[in-house]
Amino acid sequence: MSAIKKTVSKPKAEHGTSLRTAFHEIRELIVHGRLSPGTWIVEGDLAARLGMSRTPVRGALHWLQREGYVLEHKNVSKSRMIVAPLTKEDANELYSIIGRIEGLAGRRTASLPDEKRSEIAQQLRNYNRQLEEIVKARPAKAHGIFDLDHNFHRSIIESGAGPRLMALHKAIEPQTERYWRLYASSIIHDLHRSIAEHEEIIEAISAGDADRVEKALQVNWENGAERLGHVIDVFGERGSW
Amino acid sequence: MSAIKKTVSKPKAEHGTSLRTAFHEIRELIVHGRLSPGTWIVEGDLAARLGMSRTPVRGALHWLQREGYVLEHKNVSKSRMIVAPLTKEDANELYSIIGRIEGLAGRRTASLPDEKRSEIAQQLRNYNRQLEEIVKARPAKAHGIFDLDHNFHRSIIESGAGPRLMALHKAIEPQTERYWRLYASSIIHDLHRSIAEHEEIIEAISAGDADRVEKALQVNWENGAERLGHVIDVFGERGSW
DNA sequence: GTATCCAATTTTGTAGACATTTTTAAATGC
DNA sequence: GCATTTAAAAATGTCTACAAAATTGGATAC
Repeated sequence: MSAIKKTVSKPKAEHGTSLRTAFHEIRELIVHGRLSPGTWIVEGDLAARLGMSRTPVRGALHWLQREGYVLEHKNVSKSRMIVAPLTKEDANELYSIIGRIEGLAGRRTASLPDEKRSEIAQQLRNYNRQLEEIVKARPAKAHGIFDLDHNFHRSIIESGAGPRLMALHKAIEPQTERYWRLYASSIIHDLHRSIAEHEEIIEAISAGDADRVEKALQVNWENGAERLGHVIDVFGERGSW
Repeated sequence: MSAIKKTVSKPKAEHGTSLRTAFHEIRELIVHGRLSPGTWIVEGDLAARLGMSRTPVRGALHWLQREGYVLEHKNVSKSRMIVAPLTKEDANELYSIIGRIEGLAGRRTASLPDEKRSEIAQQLRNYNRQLEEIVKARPAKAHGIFDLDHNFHRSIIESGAGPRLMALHKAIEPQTERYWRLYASSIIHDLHRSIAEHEEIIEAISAGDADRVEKALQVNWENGAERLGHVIDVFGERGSW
């Protein structure tokens, strides 16, 4: 109980931004591969790298674990964390899960009133048309594709899914970006197929046929996994690089 | 008890147990309704209640959020958390999601070699038989039912799902317990229907028909949601009690 | 009586310290 | 040279302190 309680200066970012920052930064590091799949994660290192204390880093890691970017070996607590590896099997599982989730959402989208449905269909057609243009314009540049495809699917979710399904999709779907970034240039080659599958989705929505929409979405993701698997076979799994 | 406790006050549980404890305790509080749906959660209160600091409580809340027991208003960080409410709509969404997830796992279970499949089928039949016995023996006591049903479904998942799907199921399925506990006594009445649906699942697995297994599991959950919805209609949503 | 602004309280976010466990490396014995 | 034990280092789990927000309640003006 000294008289002088020297307040060690706290640089202080802006309060309430560190966790957010940590989450996004670390996620970025993982998605862009600067943190290789399989790497051991050390809280302290990341904290130093991001210029903050371990507290928000730890929180961010929990979040990233929740989203599947980071894995632990044991269960709750005792976290010995690693960057989630990218494997063909995981891609298969990931894609089929998303297929079901979106299928479920699409089912409800298909049950909306006609007016809403045609509105959405138009929106989707718009995205798909832009994708087509990219395909036509060779050399196709990869950058916009991911976002367009992302938007296409997000539109369906947002119109059909309830809060729980939406949250689930929001947590899982972004993980495809890691695979996308790794194999993008090779995937573009098959883009026209995905576009064709999108057409079927759009038509099914227009028709208001729930079963057909669900099936079409599942197929789109299932085929996407297949296409991706093919590329992985050729280039090998990127456990680290 | 010691005479000279020069320690600077570090009660110290056992190191590495607090987070686990907090997670389970809080989850228990929520599942048993001692933390009512919709209640505002205050880290400090819980910490005091559990006799630990806010740090592990905060971590546990992140986990519980991941599992869906707790909701936030904003996104990452800025957690203003509440206990997730129990509504008919949420139950519907929850159940249909689980139906898809299990369906996906069941699909792969159905693709296992004959030997494995009949092994699993036997295990499932065993669980289902125990459920039947409970139905017959009136008054049916609620306690064992949830666990049996739980085991039934878990067997399917564990035999068919990959790590990702397994983790997802493990995170989502336990949430049904909240609805179960709320409306258990009323659900028991319809138990025989669920048992019949289980038979279909078992047969489909025995036959190795992936589509049929997937469908049967979806139907089981879909119908479960319907049965639950009926009860909720009668007794009202328990936003708090 | 109502609305608005300001102060006090509560609650969350972050940092840093410390304890314990795990890992790594070295040293010793055989 | 290999294995085992032991000491040092690193990493994680938890606690406490403090700062920044957010909320609440009251006082004042109209």
